[in-house]
Amino acid sequence: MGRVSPKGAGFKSCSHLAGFMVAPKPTDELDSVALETGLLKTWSEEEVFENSVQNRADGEPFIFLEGPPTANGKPGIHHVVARTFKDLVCRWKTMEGYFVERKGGWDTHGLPVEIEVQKRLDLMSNEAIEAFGMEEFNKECRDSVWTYEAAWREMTERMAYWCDLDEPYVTLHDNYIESGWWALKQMFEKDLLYRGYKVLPYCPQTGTSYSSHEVALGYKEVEEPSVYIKFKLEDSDASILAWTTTPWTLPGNVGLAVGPDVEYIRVRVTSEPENWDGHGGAEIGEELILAKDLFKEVIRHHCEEVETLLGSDLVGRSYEPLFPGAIERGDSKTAWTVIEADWVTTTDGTGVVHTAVMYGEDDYNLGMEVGLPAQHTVDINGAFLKGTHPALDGRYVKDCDATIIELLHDTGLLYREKMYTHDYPHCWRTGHPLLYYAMDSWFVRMTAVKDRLLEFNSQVEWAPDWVGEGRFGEWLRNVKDWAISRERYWGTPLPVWICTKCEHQHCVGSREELAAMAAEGSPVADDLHRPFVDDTILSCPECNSDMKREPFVMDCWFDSGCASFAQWHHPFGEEGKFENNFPVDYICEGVDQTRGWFYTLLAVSTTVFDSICYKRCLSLGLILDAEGKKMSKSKGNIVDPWDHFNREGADATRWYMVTAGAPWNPLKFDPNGVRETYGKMFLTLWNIHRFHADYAALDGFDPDTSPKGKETPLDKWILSRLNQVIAATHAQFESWDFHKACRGIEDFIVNDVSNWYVRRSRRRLWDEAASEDKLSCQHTLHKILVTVSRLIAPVSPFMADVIHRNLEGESVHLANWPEDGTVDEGIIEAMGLVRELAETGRRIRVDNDRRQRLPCSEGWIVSGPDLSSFHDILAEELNVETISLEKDLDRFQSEVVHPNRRSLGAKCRQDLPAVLAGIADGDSESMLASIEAGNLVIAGYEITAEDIEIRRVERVGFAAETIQSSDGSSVSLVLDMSDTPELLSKGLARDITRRVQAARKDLNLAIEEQIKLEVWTKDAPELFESDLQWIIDETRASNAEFLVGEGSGESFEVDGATVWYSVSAL
RNA sequence: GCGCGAGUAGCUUAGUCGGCUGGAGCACCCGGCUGAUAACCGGGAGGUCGCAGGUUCAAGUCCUGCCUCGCGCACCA
Repeated sequence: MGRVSPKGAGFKSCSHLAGFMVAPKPTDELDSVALETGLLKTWSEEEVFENSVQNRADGEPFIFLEGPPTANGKPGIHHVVARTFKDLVCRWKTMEGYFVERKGGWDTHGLPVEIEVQKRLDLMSNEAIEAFGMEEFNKECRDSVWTYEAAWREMTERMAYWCDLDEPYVTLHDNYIESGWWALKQMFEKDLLYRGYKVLPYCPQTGTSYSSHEVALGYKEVEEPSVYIKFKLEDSDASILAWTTTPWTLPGNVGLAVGPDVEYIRVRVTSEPENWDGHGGAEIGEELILAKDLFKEVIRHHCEEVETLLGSDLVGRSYEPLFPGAIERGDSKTAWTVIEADWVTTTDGTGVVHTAVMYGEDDYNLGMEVGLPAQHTVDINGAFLKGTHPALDGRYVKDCDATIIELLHDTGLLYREKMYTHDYPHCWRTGHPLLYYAMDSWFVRMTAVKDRLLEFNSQVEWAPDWVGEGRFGEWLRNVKDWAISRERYWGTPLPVWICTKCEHQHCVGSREELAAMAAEGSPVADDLHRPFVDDTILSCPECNSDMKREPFVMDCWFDSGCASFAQWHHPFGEEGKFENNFPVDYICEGVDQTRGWFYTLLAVSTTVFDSICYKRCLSLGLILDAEGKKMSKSKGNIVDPWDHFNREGADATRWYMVTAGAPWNPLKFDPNGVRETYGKMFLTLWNIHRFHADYAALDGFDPDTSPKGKETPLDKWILSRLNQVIAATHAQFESWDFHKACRGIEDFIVNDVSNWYVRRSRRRLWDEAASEDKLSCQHTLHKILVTVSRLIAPVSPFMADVIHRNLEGESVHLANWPEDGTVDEGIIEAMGLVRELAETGRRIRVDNDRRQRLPCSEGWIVSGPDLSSFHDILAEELNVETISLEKDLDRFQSEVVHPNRRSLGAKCRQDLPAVLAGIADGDSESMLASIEAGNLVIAGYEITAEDIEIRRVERVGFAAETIQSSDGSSVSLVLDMSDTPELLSKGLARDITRRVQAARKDLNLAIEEQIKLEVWTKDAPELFESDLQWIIDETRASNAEFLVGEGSGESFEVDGATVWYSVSAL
């Protein structure tokens, strides 16, 4: 035999070949971490990222917009997932020839930053912050923002997320803020910005209102007094009963809401109750009104019904205020009357909702709608305002429950009190109950542009589409005005100034405008943050008086919503930059951004530019732990991406994330899955590469100059498969099915290339001479590896590049996306069949108790397509001496008629079972004859050739099996099970060789090393001379002895024979 | 309460227009192959396709209801 494998000393001696430009270099065992970190250095030295972008500067732009993360939190595995999907699309598009710039970004404002600083400096209230000093506080915030920047940069670089981190956009930069101001001014001038109230969960201790997210952190179950209050109607003796769990809101009561279609009942108390808990009560003869459904639950007295009435009958009736003087009527016509509201239900309470405008969202909206007075009875510190009631003024509202109950009891207005258990939001920092409290706020009138939002949304290509139509669409259809201001310190200041005299409002749209409008002697803010802007006094364009800034900062979502233009400092920055990059082609973030960034981008672009902002949006599913639980710090189930970067590497981590499921489905992140991906995909790919590179290096193979050789059917097959994979990958990338594309590639690499093509080609490369066959194999392997590395480069950029560089001499990231070529479907089908037959052969051997190494003299293929070009492969796989075609089917098989249910079902419908039974009972041979003659009728239906399939079933007693192919045809394999002395000898020789090779491996012998071999056989078949020589050649036994009789050393048994063998190095 | 999504072997999953014996991988057991491989091949065991109805000749697939999980929205007067 020829040369074996080029490992060990042999391959070192040829390292001089590495000098060839494109001749592949031999490779080592895979160390993915070293491979990746080493490559990172190369990339940075060669500026591969910059070059990959600039090389396509003439190409059509593909515009990507990076959603800015906050760097005051540690990056986690979910960030790696998002960045993988961002990166892979950008890399793929770049390879397709698009010009894909990627500017990084940082979100740097907002409450989370403030909270971090507050915690660290123990500044748990607004007073504390102001005592500490706003300027100093904001400086702390500004620094805190970058706490984890280094960690982010390391993660970003290590995972190979290519993105310009050196010139990112940063929301705290004055240029960015200025663009935001400009945008807000556009809204202001379109009359889309206004000032109003918003009811928010508010903590008077910290002086902070909370987002719903933070509220969710602090729900606690509490037991509190709830009260039923009698509201005395003015035009009758009756009272309406209303219920509340927040007695402190009662002084603010200005209305009672009823459901217009709800049935109410008016009852008269007829006698005292039998027992009574707590305060309250009613006189005999007193009349009460409440929902009919709740009457039994609420009323504790014996009563008689006076009348039944609908809510609409009550609407407009006036009642006496509980706390006269606490609220001024002003010009309200509806104050202290019954109002209708369709959201009123009879699930609890009395079916009448006590309405305090400033302390409930529904209350506030209703109050605005019908014109109730919007006045506070509680100050910003949570204490009752002066003038509410002498017993309450100045006291913290939550301490007043008992007092209020007593006051109402004393005036006879309390019907009942009842302890009530419910979940109520508490401040997650101080543990105090939150108050729903109407806060002064600025709004963007999103309701005015709802139709445009919906229209633009329909133009966005969403992946998956149901997020766009469903979740996001639903959000837009229910769009509310955007409360855009926050009573905070660290953020983009709201650029609205109000005249202290005439109340004229002015929105500043640039630094220049700020300077031009500054009042004489006023400082002009140099830094656009608080407190500096607060000090800038403008001169009122209407009356020349001083204007003061509204003391708010903006919702930090507004900042990131401006990213598409503020990143370019539009309209003050480089001309054309924005226009050429808007709207963007692609954004990608977690699905939690639906109401966040996905929304604010569209909200801003709609209100400012009357345009969509992004054309395609990939919404990623949540990342869960391996058990499907949400990852959270408290559960301790956070996965640190570095665990994997440092073990399996970033390639495997990224590939796992992409192939584990559809990007929009929740990803159960399983560390074992990464391990599996590494072992299966990357080790295999690496070893294919190693196999090729080692021989190519040894042979001085050069893809450009080495002769092409002669393609074998095996080569043709794998190249057809390759083209198939290229086409499928492309189509699936286009349709966002990255997971399917990558699973397809992985299957190709592992199954087709490694486990079949390379396995079947191994001996082709052992040929020392530059045979046609070897050359073709090398060109084919080269083509496969280069193409595959390009296909996987967007997802796993490291190994792809190492392979590509070794084979092509240049980075894969500068290469073009592969184009597919012709696919020979026939050869693919044929090879599929060959592989199936090889597996079938092994099954036959198991069934017939014949070991694989013992050859069979003959195998027959019965029917099926022409596989003659693969007969050599098949013979080797099956370990048979010859393969023949058998035409005489009847020798091994009989034909059996099988129903085609699809065809028969359409024809026979409900009679199908009868027909099926008829076919099952019938004699196949005669049925076939009848079909041929066109006269087979079963259960009244004529059965034609389309209605059946003919399956071949092997006759009893043959070592054979039949496989059905998808088109209904069948192929059978028959093996000759007879033994001859020649076959027994060959089989035994193979068994011995196998054992000796294992022993060689155990001894760690180099391939070319010779051995001394001794073999003893007992009760064994005779070993022929040719087989003895074969053993000697295969095992490189320059000194071999074969003896009959009992021996010593290692032994094994095979088919009743015992073999001893001894192997030693020479 | 409303909306969206999911539920297939111990785990991860494929399953197209309703049709033929519901496929893979991991892990387990038996056997085999193997000097690129941490792989591979054959066999075994493991499935009430969440539950219950319905449509149909035929349902993992379509319809209805319910259960569980996740996400979002609303509510918590």
